Amino acid sequence: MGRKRTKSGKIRLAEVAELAGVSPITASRFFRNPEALSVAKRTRVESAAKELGYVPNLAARALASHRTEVIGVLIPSLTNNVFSDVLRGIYDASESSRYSIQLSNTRYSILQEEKLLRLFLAQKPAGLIVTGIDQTVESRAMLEAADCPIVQIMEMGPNPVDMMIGFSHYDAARAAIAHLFAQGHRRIGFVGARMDPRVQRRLDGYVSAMKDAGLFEQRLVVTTGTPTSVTLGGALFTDLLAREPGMDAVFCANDDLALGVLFECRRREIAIPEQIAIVGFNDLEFMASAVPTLTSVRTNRYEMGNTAATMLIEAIDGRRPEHPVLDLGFKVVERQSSSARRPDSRPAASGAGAANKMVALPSGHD
Amino acid sequence: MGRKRTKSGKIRLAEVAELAGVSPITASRFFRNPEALSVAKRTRVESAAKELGYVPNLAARALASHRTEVIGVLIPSLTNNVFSDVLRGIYDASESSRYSIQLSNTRYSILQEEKLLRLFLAQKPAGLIVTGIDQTVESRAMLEAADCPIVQIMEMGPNPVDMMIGFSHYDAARAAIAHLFAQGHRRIGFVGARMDPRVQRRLDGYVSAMKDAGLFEQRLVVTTGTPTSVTLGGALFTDLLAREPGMDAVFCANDDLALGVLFECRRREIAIPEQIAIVGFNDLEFMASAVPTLTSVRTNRYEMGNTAATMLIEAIDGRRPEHPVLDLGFKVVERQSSSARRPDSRPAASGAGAANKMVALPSGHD
DNA sequence: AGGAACGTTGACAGCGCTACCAGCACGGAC
DNA sequence: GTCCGTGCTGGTAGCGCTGTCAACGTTCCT
Repeated sequence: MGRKRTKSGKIRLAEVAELAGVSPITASRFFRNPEALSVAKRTRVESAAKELGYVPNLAARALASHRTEVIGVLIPSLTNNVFSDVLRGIYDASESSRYSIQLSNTRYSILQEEKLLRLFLAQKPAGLIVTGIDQTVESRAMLEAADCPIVQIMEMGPNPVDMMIGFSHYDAARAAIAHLFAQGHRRIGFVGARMDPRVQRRLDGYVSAMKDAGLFEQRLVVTTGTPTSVTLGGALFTDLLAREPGMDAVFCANDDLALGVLFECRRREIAIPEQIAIVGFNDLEFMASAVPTLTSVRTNRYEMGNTAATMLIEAIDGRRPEHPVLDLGFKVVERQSSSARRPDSRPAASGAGAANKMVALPSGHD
Repeated sequence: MGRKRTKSGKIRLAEVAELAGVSPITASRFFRNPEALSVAKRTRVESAAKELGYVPNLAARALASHRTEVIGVLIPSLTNNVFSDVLRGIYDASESSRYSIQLSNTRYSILQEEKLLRLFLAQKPAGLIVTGIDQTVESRAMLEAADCPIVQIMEMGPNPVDMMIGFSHYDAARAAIAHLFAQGHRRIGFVGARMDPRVQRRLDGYVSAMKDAGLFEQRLVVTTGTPTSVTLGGALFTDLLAREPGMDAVFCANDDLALGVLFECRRREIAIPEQIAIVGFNDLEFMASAVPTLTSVRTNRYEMGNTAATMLIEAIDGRRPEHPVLDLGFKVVERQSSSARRPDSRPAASGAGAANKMVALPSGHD
C-alpha cells in the first residue's frame, strides 16, 4: 500500500510555463481562456502541458479565484427511483463539462435542506440544483442572495428563484382522474405515502377533480407519512377497501404503491380493471410489463435532470437559456389496468406494451 | 491596492483568532484537533467562531495541507436499485463525519473507471471507494500507489488493494441452486442481463452447481449485454422456454428479471411454483409482496455501503479497522415461488412475508 | 533544587494559482 | 510623424490556511 509521497514530483503550472517558455500567468490563461493567447504560445503551452502530464490543482485555483467548479445538488432521497433517473440526467450532462457534482440528501426535511444549503453556499458553488419549491423562508433568502445560477427542479411554481424545470403535479393528478372518469369510474380512491409536497399536490389535484364532479369523500383518501413501498401499497389498499367496499378505481401517488395494489388485488381475487381500475404515477419501467399492464402518468425524469444541468451550466458560462422556466409536462399512459375494454387475457408474449395508448397533456400553470 | 476587505465580508480564521485573543495557528488547531488546546482557549475560540459565524475555507485548507476531505466513490450505475441502497449507506455514514462524497459513474466500463480514477487521484482524495475487483492493470497500479485508504465493495476477491467488503456472488448463486435442488428441481434455467463481472460470477456459480450435479446444459442459459429490466426478464424467459420447454425452475441474476419472469408466467398461465419455480437475486423489497411471493438471495447492500464508508473514515483518521476484509454474506430467502409446498392461495392480506424462511449462508472465500 | 519531559503556543514561510494592472509592440487615424 | 487603441504578455501580490519547529511554562522525577 502506498504511503507518504507528497508534493515531490507534482507538476505545477510554473513547470509547464517554463518548458513552454512563457510566464506562469500566460500558461494559466491557456487553461481558462485559450482564445486570449497568440496561436504560437497556445500550441507551445498545450504541448508542454501534455508532455509533463500537467493536472491543475483545483484547490489553488479555487483559493485564488474565489470560485469553484462544483455544482451542488440537493435531493430529498437517494433510494427513490424517481430521483435516480433525475440524477442520471444531471450526471450525464455534467460529464462533458468541467463542473463536478456535489450531491446531498435532504431526507425530505426542509430544515436539513437549509443546513445543507448553508454548507454549499459557503463553498461558493458554480451553480445549484434544488428540489421543489417548498424551501424554508431562510433557505429562500439564501437562494435569492446567492451569486450563482440556481435551478429548481421537479415541479412548477409561481415565483422561481432563478430557473425552474418541472411539471404540474396538480394537473397531472387531475388528468389521471379525468382519465378514470372517462372510463366510467366514479368511486375513485386515493392511496399516498410519504406525503412530501409534490405528493401533497397530487392529492390536491385528485381532491379538486373529485369535488368538481361532486364525488369527493374524505374516506376515499388513505395516506401515510411512512416511506413508500410495494408492500405498503397493499396495506393501504386494504385499509381503503375496508372503508369503502364499493370503490371502483384507485389512483396511487406512485408506481410502487400501484404495484402493491395490483398484488393485493390478486391476493383477494379482485379483477382488474373489471372490479377495480388502477392508475399509478411516474410510469416506471415495470408498469408496462405487469399483468395486467398498469396505467400510469409518465413524467420526464431523466430529461428533467439533464435539461436542468445543461441549463445551469449554460447560465454559469454566461449564456442564459432562452427558456429559464420550463414545463416538461406529463402523459397519461393508458394501459389495461384502467381500460374500459375487457383486457385480453392472453396477449402476445412480448406484447405487454402493445395496448399502450398515450394521452399527452401539457401541464398548464395555475 | 493594499488590504481590501474580503468581498462579502467573509470571516477568516484570523478574525476568529483575534476575537478569541489567540494566534491564527491556535485557532486553526481548534478546528482540526481541539484536544491539543487548553480548555480555556478552546472555549474562547469556540465561542468566537460561533459569534462570527465562521465557516472554514476548504480550498485554502486543501491547498495548505495537501489534503482534501473528499471521499471519491466509483460506481458502475446510478439507476440500478442495488447501488442506490449502497449509496444511501455511504452517504449516511459520511454525514456525521467531516468528509464529503464525490460520486462518479463508470457506466460499467473499466476504461471509464480508469479515467475517473486518474481524475480523482489528482485531487488527493482522503479516501476512495471502488466497485468490484476487476480494474484495469493501470487502474490497479494507480490504486496501489495511492496514498489514501481504499475500500473495494460489492464482492470478495483474492488480492485486496487495501480494504474490502462484499460477499461471494459465486457462492450465493450456488446456494440458490442448492436450494432449488433441495426442492426437487432439476432442469434449472439461468436468466441474466448486462453481464457485468458480478453477474458473470453468479453465472459461474450456477454453472458449477449444475455441473456438480451433472445437470448442466448450455441451452439452459440465456444472457444478454443489454441493461436489465422487468420487461427484459419476460423476453429472456420467453427465449429460454422456447429452447427448453421442460424447464422446471429459473434462477434470475437479479430481481427485476425475476419479476419479469413472474409476469410472463402469468401471461402464459404457467403456475408458480407448480410448473416453474423462480429465484431472484438481491431481495429487493417487492419480492416479499409479489403474488406469489418470490424467493431471492438477500444481499446486505445498505450495510455494505455504510460499513465501507465507516471503515474508510476510520482508516483515514488513522484507526485501521480490526477487520479490513469483510465478508457480509447473503441469505437465501425462501418464499412461495420456490416452495415445494403448494402455496396457500389466500394468505392473510398483510401476510405476504409470513411464509418467508431464511437460509443463512456465510459466503466462504475460495 | 535542578533538569528532563511534557504539553501548549506562536512565528514564519509558503501551498499553486489567479486578479489586477502595467508594459510592450504594432498598426491605423489624424 | 505623433497619438492612441488594441492585443498580448508579464510582474506583483496575495487568496486563507497549515506544516514545521522553536520557545515557552508547567510538572514530575531524581
